Amino acid sequence: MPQNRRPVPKEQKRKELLAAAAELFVVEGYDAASVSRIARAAGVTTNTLYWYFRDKDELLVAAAEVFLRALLTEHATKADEPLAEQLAWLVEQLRPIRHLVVTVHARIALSTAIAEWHSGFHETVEELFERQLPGEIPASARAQEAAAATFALEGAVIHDLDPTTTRQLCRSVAERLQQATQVAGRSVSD
Amino acid sequence: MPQNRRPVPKEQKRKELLAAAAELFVVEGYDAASVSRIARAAGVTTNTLYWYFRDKDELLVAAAEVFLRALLTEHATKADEPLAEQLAWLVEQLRPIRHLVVTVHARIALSTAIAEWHSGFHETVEELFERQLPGEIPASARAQEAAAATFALEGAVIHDLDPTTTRQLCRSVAERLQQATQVAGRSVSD
DNA sequence: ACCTGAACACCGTTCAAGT
DNA sequence: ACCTGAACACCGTTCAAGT
Repeated sequence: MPQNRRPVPKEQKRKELLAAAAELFVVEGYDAASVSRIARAAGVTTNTLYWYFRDKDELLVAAAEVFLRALLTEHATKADEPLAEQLAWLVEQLRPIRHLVVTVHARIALSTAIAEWHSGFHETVEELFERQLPGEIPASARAQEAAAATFALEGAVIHDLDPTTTRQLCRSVAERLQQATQVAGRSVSD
Repeated sequence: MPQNRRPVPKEQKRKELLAAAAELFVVEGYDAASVSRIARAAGVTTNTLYWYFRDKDELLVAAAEVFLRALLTEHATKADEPLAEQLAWLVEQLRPIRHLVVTVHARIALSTAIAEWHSGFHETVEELFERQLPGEIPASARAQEAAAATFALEGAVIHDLDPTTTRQLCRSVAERLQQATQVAGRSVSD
């Protein structure tokens, strides 16, 4: 129905299309949410989407970015809670979009846009974890500790672990991050 | 060229088709390896594949199973090496088929065959890890330790971590598994 | 600048027909 | 029992044409 005269400014319309895509990506998954379905949900023709987005992967990147920004913003308000609680909260937030998490990994090889966003994502998250580490740890061990924590959480999200095991996992990841000094030192020196 | 008379017994032909599929899955990835390409590579028509396999996902499951069996068999010969070495070896073996690992996760929601194989896979792997744990650990903590180890390795495979970080990660996972008693006890009791 | 209808080359899967 | 040619309903993407 929205003819040509663009009753709506460009950026806002882009956001509307993106919202429709994000919604469908989450509830149906990337593959099932075809471009034509997304377009229909947004009230436009299929190829209109290609005016606002280069391809379907750019739509996925944009959706992932929106979720990530929202997550980080809300997480900032919880910075003074115990680390284990923060982690459990993160897992809980990511669980409903595990479809997206897993699809991003699957498409790294197929789309450079996805690949780039994904490495940016890991930089962000690991930096966040490294901030929790005590100061005097060698750089390589820091990277390993942050990676291990990230993988543990990603695993908990992807495999949807039951709640009690998730809590235990988060507690032990948190403990590990905050006490990494001795263990890391031991691992490196022997 | 292989007409009708079936010069080849059923099970063997199935294996040949599977081999062609597995090869293409690994080198091109699941999506890029279309059913028609697989068929051509195996020297048959597209729909012949559907005589031997229910659908493309069953092909993926069969390929994954072949890789897993081979991996476990070869791993059995390394049972007396240090655990950290075993883990690093596992990661190294899985790295070339990370495409498959990630695709299996992505397709859990789309195929019950994949979903079932995947949970069997985790049972196998986690059982393998639980055997490394000292005896007197509560069941729930055992599950969490095994899951954490699995996720760490899966993460290392999927994100292809650089070799030195991988080694460090494997060492600390191994250490963690073998010393889990105190930590698990502490995590549970506080 | 924005949007469309129609087409393109593919995809996984099925079916009726052959031997 | 095994295999095929031809079709089906889709897919993501593009393009010439409209305003």
